Amino acid sequence: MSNAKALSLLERSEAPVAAVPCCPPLSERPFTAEEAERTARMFKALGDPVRLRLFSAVASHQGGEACVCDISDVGVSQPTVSHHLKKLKEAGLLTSERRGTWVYYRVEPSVLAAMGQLLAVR
Amino acid sequence: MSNAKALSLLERSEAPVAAVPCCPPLSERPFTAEEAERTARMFKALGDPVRLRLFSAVASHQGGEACVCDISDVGVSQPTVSHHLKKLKEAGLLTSERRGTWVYYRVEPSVLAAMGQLLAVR
DNA sequence: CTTTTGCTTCGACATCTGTCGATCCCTTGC
DNA sequence: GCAAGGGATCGACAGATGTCGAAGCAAAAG
Repeated sequence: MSNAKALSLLERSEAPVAAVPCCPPLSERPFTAEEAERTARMFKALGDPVRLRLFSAVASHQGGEACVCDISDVGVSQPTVSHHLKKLKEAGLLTSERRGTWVYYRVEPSVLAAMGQLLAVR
Repeated sequence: MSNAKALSLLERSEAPVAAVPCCPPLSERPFTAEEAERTARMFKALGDPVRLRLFSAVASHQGGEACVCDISDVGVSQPTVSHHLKKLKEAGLLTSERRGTWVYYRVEPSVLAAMGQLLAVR
């Protein structure tokens, strides 16, 4: 099998996607209750304006990661920022790592791809 | 200007997207408050398991549309189904039309495409 | 060791949200 | 006109969610 063929299979989810055990495109067939439960968690995490701004700030930050102090300017208190970042982590959209004084958040790329797949046209 | 160049411009949202006045990819630059407000509404609509099942049922139904009676089997009462379909309509994800006794819902295709754009990789 | 700084956790609270039964509206069939 | 059935709306309510200030914790700086 050529590399191109293998890649194609992966992109079409005809082979299991390793890191993200999720779901077929929304328009392929009706979701089961379990699929909906898992998938809704991710959409829900992005369903808040503040979280969306935080996520976008991390995703667009140079190097693909951002310190909390770099993205805290979203109009809510610092505890609230921390609360939302935690929610994004729990949803599997972000990961965090402490380096010295600062905590850095970065986007989980495979999850972003999986969500894109969900919205793919039939 | 070549067609390819024109298409490229459109895809990058350097020209206004006609039907869906939304936002650049999440990872292009930090969202403004207004962009986040608008976009979060759509994600929020898909952030509930029941709504996700209803949306998936409509999206995957043959002909691209479904009568309420076709998709009501999601484990909640009929008023609740109606409530969720209304939410999906308000978010711009579905449209509805009465034909005789039945009401048919269908997916707004341009919105689905717009959400896909949001999740596109940088 | 003490202070400072960046961030998380805790507790409280007002608001939003999902759910249901009851009721209402609209269309069709008699 | 009247009954029946699909679907929307209403009113109520428990539980989830977003927000804040206060307090806690960890790493660096003095």
